[in-house]
Amino acid sequence: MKNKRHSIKDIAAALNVSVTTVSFVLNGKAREKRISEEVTKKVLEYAKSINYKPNQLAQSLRTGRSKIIVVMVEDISNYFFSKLARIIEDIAYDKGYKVLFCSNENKDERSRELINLFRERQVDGYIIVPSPGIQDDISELVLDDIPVVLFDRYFPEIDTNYVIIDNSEAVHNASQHLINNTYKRIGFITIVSNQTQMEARQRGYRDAMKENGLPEFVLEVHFYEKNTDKIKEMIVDYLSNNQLDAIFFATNYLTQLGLEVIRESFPERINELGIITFDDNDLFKIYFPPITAVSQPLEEIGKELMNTVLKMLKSTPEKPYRNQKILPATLIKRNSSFSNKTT
Amino acid sequence: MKNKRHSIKDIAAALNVSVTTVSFVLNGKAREKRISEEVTKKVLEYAKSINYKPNQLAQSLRTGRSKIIVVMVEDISNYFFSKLARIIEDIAYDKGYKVLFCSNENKDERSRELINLFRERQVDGYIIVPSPGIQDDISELVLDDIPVVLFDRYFPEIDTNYVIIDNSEAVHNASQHLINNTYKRIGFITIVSNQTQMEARQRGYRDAMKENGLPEFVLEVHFYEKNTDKIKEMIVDYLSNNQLDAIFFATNYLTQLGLEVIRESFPERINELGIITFDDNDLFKIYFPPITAVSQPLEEIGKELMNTVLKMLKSTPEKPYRNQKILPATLIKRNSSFSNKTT
DNA sequence: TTTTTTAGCTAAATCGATTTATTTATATTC
DNA sequence: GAATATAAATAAATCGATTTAGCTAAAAAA
Repeated sequence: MKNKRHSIKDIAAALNVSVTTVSFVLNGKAREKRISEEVTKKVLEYAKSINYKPNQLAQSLRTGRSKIIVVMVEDISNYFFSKLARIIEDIAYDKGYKVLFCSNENKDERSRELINLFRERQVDGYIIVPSPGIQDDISELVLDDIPVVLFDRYFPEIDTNYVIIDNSEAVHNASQHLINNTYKRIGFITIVSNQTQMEARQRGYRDAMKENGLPEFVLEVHFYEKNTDKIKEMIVDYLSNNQLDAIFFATNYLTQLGLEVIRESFPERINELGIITFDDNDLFKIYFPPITAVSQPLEEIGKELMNTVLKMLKSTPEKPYRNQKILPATLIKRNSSFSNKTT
Repeated sequence: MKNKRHSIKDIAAALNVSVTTVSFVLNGKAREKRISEEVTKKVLEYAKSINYKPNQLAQSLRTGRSKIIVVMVEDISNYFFSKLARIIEDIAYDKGYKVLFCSNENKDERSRELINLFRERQVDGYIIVPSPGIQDDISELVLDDIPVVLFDRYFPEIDTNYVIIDNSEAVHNASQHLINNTYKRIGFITIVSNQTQMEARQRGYRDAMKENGLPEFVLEVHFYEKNTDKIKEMIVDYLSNNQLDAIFFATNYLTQLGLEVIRESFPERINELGIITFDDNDLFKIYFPPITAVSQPLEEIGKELMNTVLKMLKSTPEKPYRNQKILPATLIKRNSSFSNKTT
């Protein structure tokens, strides 16, 4: 029962009309192009009966539109990104778009390769978590009137659309929460980075400490890909040398490593330490002690991103759609059942 | 600096040769098609100088090959699938293929929509975690000589390639591990399902109990999408009514719910209970108490899947490539620092 | 010298759509 | 009855590649 694919030509041949007529009818232009009711009906019925589906490649080649949107994140296996991917995927399919996900590993080379790859496929729009050095590539897309929305971080120097959260505000609030709960020696573990989101988070922490006259303890680690041992060592040293009563992890993979370190080297401190992590994870709510987390509004971010891309697709170069959105994050407070304090 | 895209025609015009010649040269057929060294060099150099990239749509339309492989999983935001996605993505890009990820939510309707969608785009191959009722759709792909590899589960009734793990063996071993550690009343929480992988897991558990003359306590819950509260209630009842000293979770989202339940309703039992989960998660190793997990060999599965698809792509309908691989899972034993027993 | 080979290149068909420009027949207006 | 308008449909160009079949001129074989 090998049902080979039907083309518009097959329909035309079967009904003894021209491909032009078939195309007009199938694109809902029958009226406009004055195709008779009779022929219109005939074509529609026949197309339906053989379950005709247009070849999207041919269609895209001709129209220049592919109905595909690329979502390029740092790492699709990261909780934050994969959850968001699902949300974006759902919205996109609803609107008749398909989504291509890919990971750039925060490397410029990879980002560029991917962007080129997709340009060759005439992808309609891009949702990108940019690696540090691809400003020019992003600029180029913008210049070529290809819809791009950045998220998680952005380039202040170039005028692009983006959807981010108020990182410094979020960390500031969360730090204040720790302070309100009588923690006094609060550490901040982050990665070496000059990307907007990481700088903002650190700023939020430092400001909160200054305002409350508390000492600042910042540990900046290089994020050595696979070499997590090196990072763990640094965290061990850091925890040994400072008498911290609370720790703020600036990003979720650091939280993971940090918790591993605490578990392996300082199990006795786990219940005293106040811990806050940036980015929530379903498992944090079942962790002992539960981890308070700065949670990004995934649904909202996803909606805002898709909305922006779709509106950009509809806009013209003359009156481009502009949207630079900063969303608030929320602090999910979880109480430890062991500790007498609240994180 | 709007650099419009160059076509093969542009090259031909600029160098005063035919598009045919250009195409031959760019496809490395210069020698075979007896294009002179001189012309070959001229074309290659010019193509490079204008940074020519072929339009993949046109290419695919003509050749029928898209260099795209679809990976359809149940939920891309699930730890197991997203980790695997990354591995597959890396291998694919290495081999010059791109990967499209999508989630079918284990729903047949969605699976079908997605498969159709991709067939219209002439995708080269499919790696699929099939929802329960899409046997016929899979059969159709196979009949049409389109490479498909199933994984995680498969349809015993139809002859397809697949890569799975030995679920019953894995659960059997893990159960025996609990038994060896003197647990006697071991519960098994799973979902109502007649899919191969879930049946195999339950079989592994039941066999182990029988062999050791231990009682069986199986809880089968319906996986009501969003309504996790209902499942949690069932788990609460189950834990209240049976004097269990250990629990085996058959799948990782149940583990998550189960741990939530224990944390909320039976916090005092967390350290006595032996807990094993199917599917590991980075966070389980930092959980208190640490959770022993049946871990699927992600790297191997990913490699095997890609290998199979690639070999199928190279094979002909006359001598098709067959591969039905069953890989072993490993038990990652983690000791609790609280409990005197070992999970 | 004539015929056959071979080297080097290209015209044109093709993939499956969309879209512009044109044709043909009929109906309407002057 | 001739000129014009309209309805209904279509031929052909196009998107950007690949590929088959064929052409031309020079070299080799007869």
